[in-house]
Amino acid sequence: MGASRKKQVPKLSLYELFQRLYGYFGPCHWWPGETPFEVIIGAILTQNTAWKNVVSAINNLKTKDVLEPERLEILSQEELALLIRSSGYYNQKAHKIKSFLEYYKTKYSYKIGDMAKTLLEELRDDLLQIYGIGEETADSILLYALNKPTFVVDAYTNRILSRIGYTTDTLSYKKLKQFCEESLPQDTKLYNEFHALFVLLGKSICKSTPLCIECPVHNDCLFFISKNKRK
DNA sequence: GACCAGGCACATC
DNA sequence: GATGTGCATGGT
Repeated sequence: MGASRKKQVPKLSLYELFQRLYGYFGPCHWWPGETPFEVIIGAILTQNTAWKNVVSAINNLKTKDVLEPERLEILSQEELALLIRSSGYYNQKAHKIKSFLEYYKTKYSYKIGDMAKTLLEELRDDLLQIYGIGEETADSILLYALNKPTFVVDAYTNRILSRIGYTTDTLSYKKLKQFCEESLPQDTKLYNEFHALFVLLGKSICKSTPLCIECPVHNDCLFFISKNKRK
């Protein structure tokens, strides 16, 4: 009795948390994609799917030499679905990619530079109107394909921040995004690295264990007792 | 065989 | 605005 762990309260501001994580892990070099268009396709394919399965689907598209809007346009939705089968939900995702292509062609004639010139808020509203593009996918496209300063929230962000004690796990996407953006300077590079770090953390140490046991956030955590870079 | 992974649309309350 | 369900593969 009496030895129960106190509820952890974050000792660091969110920005300090970022600095710690970044200092420890270093840059993540996200998004793993060679072109903005590849990033967009990857953002759709990775919905509720392990990234490894997405890589397989993207490699398939590359092997068939169709990872360009003009090439994908020629494929039927059924043909496309077969090529991205390994990413799961392939019928839905083929539909989603086709829907994005229609928008991309109609509004921007497949010109990424023109799309990138559009203001963040207008572009975000547009993307959310497209079938299959929800808030996280829209923000991923905006941040990682178009370098717009919008914070990407996902299941890892929610899990990690609530476990550390910054938020509760019942926050909606909108609220969680708002919390992050209000706590941080509006900076594309920072948003880019922070989201990548959340995913890295989520995959590595807090999948099933309470994050407070070994997270790098609290000064007394073994994991982060030294401020040395990871070897 | 169960469970999970870098969600989303749609129906319903 | 919140909650439940279908979508589907591949790794653990």
